[in-house]
Amino acid sequence: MAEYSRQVDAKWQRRWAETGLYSFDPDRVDEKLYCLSMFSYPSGAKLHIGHWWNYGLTDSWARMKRLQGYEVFEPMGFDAFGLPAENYAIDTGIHPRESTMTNIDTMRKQLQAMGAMFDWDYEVVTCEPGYYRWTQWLFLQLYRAGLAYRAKSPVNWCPGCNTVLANEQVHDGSCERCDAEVRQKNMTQWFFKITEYADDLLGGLDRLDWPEETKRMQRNWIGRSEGANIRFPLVGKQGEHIEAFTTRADTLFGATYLVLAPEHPLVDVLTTEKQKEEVIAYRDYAASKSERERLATEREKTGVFTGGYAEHPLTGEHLQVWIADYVLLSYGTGAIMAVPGHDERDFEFAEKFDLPIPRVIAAREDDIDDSLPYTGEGVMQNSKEFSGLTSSDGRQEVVGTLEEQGLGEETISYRLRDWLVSRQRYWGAPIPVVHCPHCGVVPVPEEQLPLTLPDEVDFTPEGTSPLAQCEEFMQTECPECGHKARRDPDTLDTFVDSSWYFLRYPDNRNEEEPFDSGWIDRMLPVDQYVGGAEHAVMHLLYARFITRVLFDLGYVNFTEPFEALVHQGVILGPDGYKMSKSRGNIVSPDDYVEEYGSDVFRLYLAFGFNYVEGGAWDDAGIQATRRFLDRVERWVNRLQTLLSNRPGSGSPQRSEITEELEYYWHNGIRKATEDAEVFQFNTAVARMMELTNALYKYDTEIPDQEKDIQLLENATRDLLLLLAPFAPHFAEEMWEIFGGEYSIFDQQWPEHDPQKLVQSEIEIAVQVNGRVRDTICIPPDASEEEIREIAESSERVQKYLTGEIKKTIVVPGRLINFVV
RNA sequence: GCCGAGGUGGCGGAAUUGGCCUACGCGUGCGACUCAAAAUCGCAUGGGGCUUUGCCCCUUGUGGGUUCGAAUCCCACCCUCGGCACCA
Repeated sequence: MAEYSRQVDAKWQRRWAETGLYSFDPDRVDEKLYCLSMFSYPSGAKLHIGHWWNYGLTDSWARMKRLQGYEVFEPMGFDAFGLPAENYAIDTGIHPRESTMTNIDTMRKQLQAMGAMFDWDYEVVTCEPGYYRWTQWLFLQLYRAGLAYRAKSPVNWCPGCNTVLANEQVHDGSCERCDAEVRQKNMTQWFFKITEYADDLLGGLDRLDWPEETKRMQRNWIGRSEGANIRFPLVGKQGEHIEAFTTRADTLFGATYLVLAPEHPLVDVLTTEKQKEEVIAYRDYAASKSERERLATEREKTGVFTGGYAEHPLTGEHLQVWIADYVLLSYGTGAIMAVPGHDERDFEFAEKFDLPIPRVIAAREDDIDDSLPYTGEGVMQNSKEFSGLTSSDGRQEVVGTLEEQGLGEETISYRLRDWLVSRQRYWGAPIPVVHCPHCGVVPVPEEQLPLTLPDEVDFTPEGTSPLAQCEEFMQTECPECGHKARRDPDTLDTFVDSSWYFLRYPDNRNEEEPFDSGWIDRMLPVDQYVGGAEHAVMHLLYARFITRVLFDLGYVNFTEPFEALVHQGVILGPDGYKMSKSRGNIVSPDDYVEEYGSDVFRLYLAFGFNYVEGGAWDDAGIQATRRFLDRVERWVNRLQTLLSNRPGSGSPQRSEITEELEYYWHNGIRKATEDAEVFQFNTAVARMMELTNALYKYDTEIPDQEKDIQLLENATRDLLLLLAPFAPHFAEEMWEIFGGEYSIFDQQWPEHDPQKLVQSEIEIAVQVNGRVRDTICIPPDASEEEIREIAESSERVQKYLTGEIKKTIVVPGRLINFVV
């Protein structure tokens, strides 16, 4: 009986390794297909279901591509720097390098046991000097190109631990370790100028074969908006002005006050002696709020008057200048003109603080409710000579007038901010610059890379980046003037590591350069990228940005790194919630793999869920796939018996059952191929089950001497090929029993015969007023007239055909609908 | 709060994108095989009702709308999930 087991996995994994079956052949680069799963972060020691879900099924897709003739490049590696290893070290004293490397060893073994086609010769580990050397190189390229700069920026500061906190270490405004209230503190940080690429990144999206919702998220994240910067001269401060960005210059005459972000530099200039105390207190209050809190629109508005005034650029009116935390320094100019009549937040604010709320826009059509605040477009009023203009004309006219007077101009603003890449942490790639008292910031010469991360470092939080305490690391000489200088104590965001790893895979051993451009241009872009939707914006945007920079610098000849993208869903716990230790609903793959073998587990993941949506784990389902593989195995053995007892002279009889089998055979090939192509693995497997059922049915219903053994052999052969990507070890084993030549993965993917899908009769529904009343069988080529006749003659239909037929709708191959 | 996705039988999930709701599988029931059970093979199976060879009504989170026809499109609401720039 059932033979497939863990031992079969081991047998074929050994054979594959011995024969180098999955080694990428560079000579066939013209047929290459670069199939990439997002590499894994070695935080836990073991693979979880999510890994199997991502890697196992992407491997199935890649195996199909191999069978279709592609030279598949399927590498794997580890995103090995990052916060969890450092936190673990703080708690346990185990060095991040040690814990990370141990985890990687375990995970690599487990990934091998999965039986995927990963070619480990191309492995990449981001925390190894051989890799981060080139991450540092990348930093230097951006620096030279003027795309890396230093600026002050607020960070989460825990006064208790004396350290910078990640957002996830802040709970309800307090530090997760010591409970102290977290403050926003300005620190000098390195940035990459991703905003310079905002329009390119936006434009590049259109062409990509990515999920529309992901593109939409990226577009929203970039948040391009066209508008104007308008200058409001400060009253009594000659030459100084507030610059405010607005998309609604047509509402300028409705601006009754201005609001600055509390951190805005002009606040000090504007604040009067009388208001000083209040302003300082409010700034302090704002520093305790996170950005997300500040942006919550439902929160009650807060703010204080600075005591200062600015002039309206067109009326000369004096406008109060306030500060409020709903205005962010990081967006636009950090200042807004408040138009309470036509903006929800300004309206709320003005009501609360009793500021005037004039109307300057009226709806154009009467039936629209334009009670204030009216945020729609319309016709300008109470706007001097601009009154009567439409919003869109008005915007142009107003900005034009301002421009003539030097008080404003058209501007495009982005929600996207520059990428903050420095981290005050140990476990990352050191930033390769030197701070020299004479020369300032000096890049480390490329030939001195890698700038190695020292091992002997005390990484418990001490108020600075851990590396700052390591004199051995910090002390250096200026590469330019040779005087004593200090190194930069910060490390790079791990997103920098992962924003170019796909470029390193194909040339991972290169010690001269990050990659050979000529080679990489042939290997990339990635043909299919698969990874979680949680990376829809940040990782995927950063990787696109870096690729474009390298394109502009002449290192690669493509602008987009990932041609096609699929997000796998999430497998939830049996209770329908996300698996987590705290919920205690974690399902570990190990026990299942041990009991059933890798293929049963992989096949269940393929069959039991929608790949893009994921779903709750269900124990019962895995039995079903076990049973299915057993059923296939019994059939393969049964076929061997039939073959050895092949009746000498008996000639095969054609029948309905034969036609049915042929239909399921070829329909199975067609649909399984189409569905697997677009990652619809569950329906692909369903078609294989149907083919298996049809083989059983044929076997039970047709007497042995009348069986078409050739037909059975061909259909079975194709079934095994279809199944191979999803149950690779099992399929090799069956292929061997079947008498096929090693390896099944060197065979050709089957093709369907359209002839076999033509049916002599098709069934369509007959509706009356849109309700199904009967079904009829018609020849596939029947004319509308014929269909109508057959349908009308049905007794069941006639019952409902009372009165005159007003209309008849025929959907070919589907239904006919009478409207009475 | 903002951006994005989702909600279909007892269960996992299908549905050619506006055209027979529930493919395939699980579970359940019945039958065959068996001394018996398991395994296996086959058949049936959305819910309710009736005058039960058959017929009628209802059904895709909730409520409304558009249409000959809606799981699919529109409006409002409820719930779940992903992201929100220092988790990766």
